[in-house]
Amino acid sequence: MSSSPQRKRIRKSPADRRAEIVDAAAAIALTEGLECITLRRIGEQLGVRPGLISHYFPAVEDLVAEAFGTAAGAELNTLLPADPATRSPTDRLARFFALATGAAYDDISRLWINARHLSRYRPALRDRVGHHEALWRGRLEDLVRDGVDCGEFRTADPYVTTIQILVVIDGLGAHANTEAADRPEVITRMAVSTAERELGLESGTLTRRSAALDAARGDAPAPPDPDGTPDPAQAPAAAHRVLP
Amino acid sequence: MSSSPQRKRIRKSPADRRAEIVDAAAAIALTEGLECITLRRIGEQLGVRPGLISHYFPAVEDLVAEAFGTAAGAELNTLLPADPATRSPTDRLARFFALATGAAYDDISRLWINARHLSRYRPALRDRVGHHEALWRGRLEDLVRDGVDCGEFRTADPYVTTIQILVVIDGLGAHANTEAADRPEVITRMAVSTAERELGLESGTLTRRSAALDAARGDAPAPPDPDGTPDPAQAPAAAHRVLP
DNA sequence: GATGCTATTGACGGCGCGACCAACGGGCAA
DNA sequence: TTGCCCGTTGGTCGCGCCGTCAATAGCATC
Repeated sequence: MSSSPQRKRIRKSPADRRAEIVDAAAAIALTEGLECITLRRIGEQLGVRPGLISHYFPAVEDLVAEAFGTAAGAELNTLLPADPATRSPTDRLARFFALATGAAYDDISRLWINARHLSRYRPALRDRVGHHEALWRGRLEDLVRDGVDCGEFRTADPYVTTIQILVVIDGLGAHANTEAADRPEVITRMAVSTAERELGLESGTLTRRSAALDAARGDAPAPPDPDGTPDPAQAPAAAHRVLP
Repeated sequence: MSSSPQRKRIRKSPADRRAEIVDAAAAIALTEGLECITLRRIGEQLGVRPGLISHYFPAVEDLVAEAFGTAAGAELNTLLPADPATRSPTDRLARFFALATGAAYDDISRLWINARHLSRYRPALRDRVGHHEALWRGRLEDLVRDGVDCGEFRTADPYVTTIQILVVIDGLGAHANTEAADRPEVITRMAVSTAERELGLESGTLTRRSAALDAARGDAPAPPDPDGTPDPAQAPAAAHRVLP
């Protein structure tokens, strides 16, 4: 019902259209993978001819990078809002782990794996990935420093601790495409445990806090609901070029 | 000098030819990526027509899976020889970390990222990746158990400890395509530190042991020297299809 | 040296992709 | 209402890929 085969052409402002394109691409990146960001695929999604996408992004690679940035940025803002709100660092960190652990985070893990691999062949994407790695690191490090400043956390080197946490998260996410679950609880909790250990928190602090937050939740900025595109179809169509 | 434009065709036994194809594919997987395993690319490498590759592997995906398996298997045998030889578990583990850390291991990290991502679209590869994850896990777990049995290591749950180590290694390797180095020493050592902590070893044990082994080295099964293909060219040619 | 099996060739069809461009026609400004 | 700018179309290249198949020619065997 969304689009009749022959729709009257709709003219939008460049800014709107561009945003629409990037959003659609980000949604596809998240659900189907960065390789599926294709002139034809995005055009179909928006009920628009492929050439139009080409018009806004003369080089598809730039759209891919942009889409990754949008998706990763949105997730980061969900997990670690730049605006600290009125919560304690411990609460914020607990919330972070609650959201960054479990199957709900799998799409994001997949996206990161996807992007880190594709970076091998796409310089523009590689830059964007590097940029967002720095963003995530910075945001988490700020949180750690806040916690240290107000006495909730204890660590000699917030920077190192931050990276340690991120390394474990990356390591846990590496299998998002291969092993679904069936991992011991201890492993699933590994990121939290690392944080608690390195921040001088009593074991269980972050998890208990997280459970409490779960109960009280409802004010969260909204979980993962990027855009339309309801179709998490797993088997797309065709090609993956190494160089465009 | 390797192949004149019009070579006399050479007829080999199916077994030999097949092995040759898989080896070439494995080498390309390691240096250029699994997406570069292409009928044409492999054929060119071997001075043979693409159709021949197709003859031995009617579905390219199977060759890709096979190539990954060969490369990953060879590396595993280098890092954790199935034949325990005459070394103590501590020595073997130290050697493992010495080889699995640093830039020399980057190609392998890249391969794993590559495979884990591509698994999303290629069932045959996904199976193979799962299989090799189990292999690596099993091999390392055996080593841990050996160490526990002979009193060198202490851990309540060898299985969990094994996975913890592997998670950290995966997390460290995740950036092989994006950030070259410039990581604090503490981070680079994170896998070793995790092992030492979880195995009840004094900090520095594995590194010192590794340095000693470095000095005495020369009998090692050979570092990373998989096959011919000397060309680590970074910018291949063209496409990557999602589904073949 | 002749014969036959089969490893190997060469050529083709079909696909999806990105890039390009001249022509069209919405919808805002005059 | 009219005119015109520019967002949008539709079609067309050329590319690299896989999969298929009859024809060719090594080479072992007799």
